[in-house]
Amino acid sequence: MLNINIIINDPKGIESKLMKRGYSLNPADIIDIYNQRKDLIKIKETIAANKNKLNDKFKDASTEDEKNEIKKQSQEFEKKISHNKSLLEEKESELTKLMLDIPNIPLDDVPVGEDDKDNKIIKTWGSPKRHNFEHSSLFTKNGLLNFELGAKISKTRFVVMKGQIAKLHRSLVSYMLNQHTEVNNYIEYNVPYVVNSESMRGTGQLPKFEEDLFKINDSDLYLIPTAEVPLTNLYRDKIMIENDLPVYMVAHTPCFRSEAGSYGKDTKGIIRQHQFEKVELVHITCPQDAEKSLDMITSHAEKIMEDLEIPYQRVMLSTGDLGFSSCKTYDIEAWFPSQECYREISSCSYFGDFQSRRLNIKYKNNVTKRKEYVSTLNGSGLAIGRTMAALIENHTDGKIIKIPKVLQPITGFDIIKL
RNA sequence: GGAGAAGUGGCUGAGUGGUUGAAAGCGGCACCCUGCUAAGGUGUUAUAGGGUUUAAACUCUAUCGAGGGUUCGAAUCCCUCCUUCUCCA
Repeated sequence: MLNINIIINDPKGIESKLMKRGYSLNPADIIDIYNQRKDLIKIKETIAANKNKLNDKFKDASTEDEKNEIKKQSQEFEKKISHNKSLLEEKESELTKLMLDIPNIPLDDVPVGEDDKDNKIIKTWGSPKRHNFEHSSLFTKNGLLNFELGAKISKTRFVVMKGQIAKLHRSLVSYMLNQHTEVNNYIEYNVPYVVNSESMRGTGQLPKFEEDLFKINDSDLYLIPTAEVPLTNLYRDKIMIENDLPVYMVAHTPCFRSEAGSYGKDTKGIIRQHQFEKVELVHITCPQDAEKSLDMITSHAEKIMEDLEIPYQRVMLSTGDLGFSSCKTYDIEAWFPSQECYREISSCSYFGDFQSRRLNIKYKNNVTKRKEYVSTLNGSGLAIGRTMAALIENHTDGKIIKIPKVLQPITGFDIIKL
């Protein structure tokens, strides 16, 4: 959620910044409701103050008549207060609704554009190969990756992995977790895969993107679309001291996405599944360290790609491609030889105080002595299924898949025969 | 599933109807003291939202798990819910 004061202080500026990402803000509406709300507050509080003053007189009242008079007046005040209170609540929920709908403001260095075609390539690594060995079709004979079974027991966009592929998948998880905890100093968490709506609101999935989530019937619970949700929400309603920061967390979880609106997209392979696994990195930092932190997260993710010897590029998302809560995002895209293109495998985002306002996470600033909102960031380090698909395609000759050196101690094998 | 107990500021923890927005301690911060460190001394230290102001100071309102209720007045009494703990099955 944005700080409403920045809209009030610079309505035109914010309007044009949000326009860059295709969101048309109507500052006049917001300011109007904000002022109506203020007027109601003034009225309500004046009456409340009068009532409080009246109550103080009760002790000094000596006669029954006086006391009764005070009782009568106080009840009158109370009626007016509760009337104004309900008017105020209405205005406030109206305002909150508008505010929750507004996406984060892109940083100035984010390239302006309409969609992913306008993303800016920051760096590339490795030498891309080309061939026609699409990862899923390599397994039609041996069935180690089985989409029919996934559809049979569940539905399309679910997959069953077996044998060496299941183990390769698990080894990737282990490798990534070990790397992040042992080399990059993250604290490992194991968290619930089902969270309540308050958590979803905190990180920005709700109220706007409910159709992307799997909701559990007759409950306030949802399947997590990413470990970002439970991890970041661990700190909801916390006030920290500056010395507690930064916080680096990592967790491996399955992720569930309804993929509403992506019909027909990426129907082949494990690129877009309703359920996939991911190792997620979350940072909570002081605002002044946050941009540095974004580079750190991104390079932690890139290092995994390099260890796995998968060619990749880093792009900065354009304003049109930026996620709702993010003010700056780097995507890491793996090279897919069969598609002859780079595909997203990690998304590393900086949220400023957008999430921490919703989540109410603050820290006590050592210099200003005030409690200020922390910055939150997260990045995939990495998406397991896509990484495995990229690994398979980049390390196969159509007959075998070579397992990268760093994984061999965990897999216990160095090739998979097809 | 049944029976109890509890949820208070960054933390621990007093507080059962009227200057209690809240004692005390810890922690934090500022200053003093000491050659340095440790120890000590003094002061300060909740959040949100209004008013006012260049700003600070000041002032008002709300907040003691959440939401309702009783009352002139609620952290304190009642109800519902949530959470935690203990005991029983």
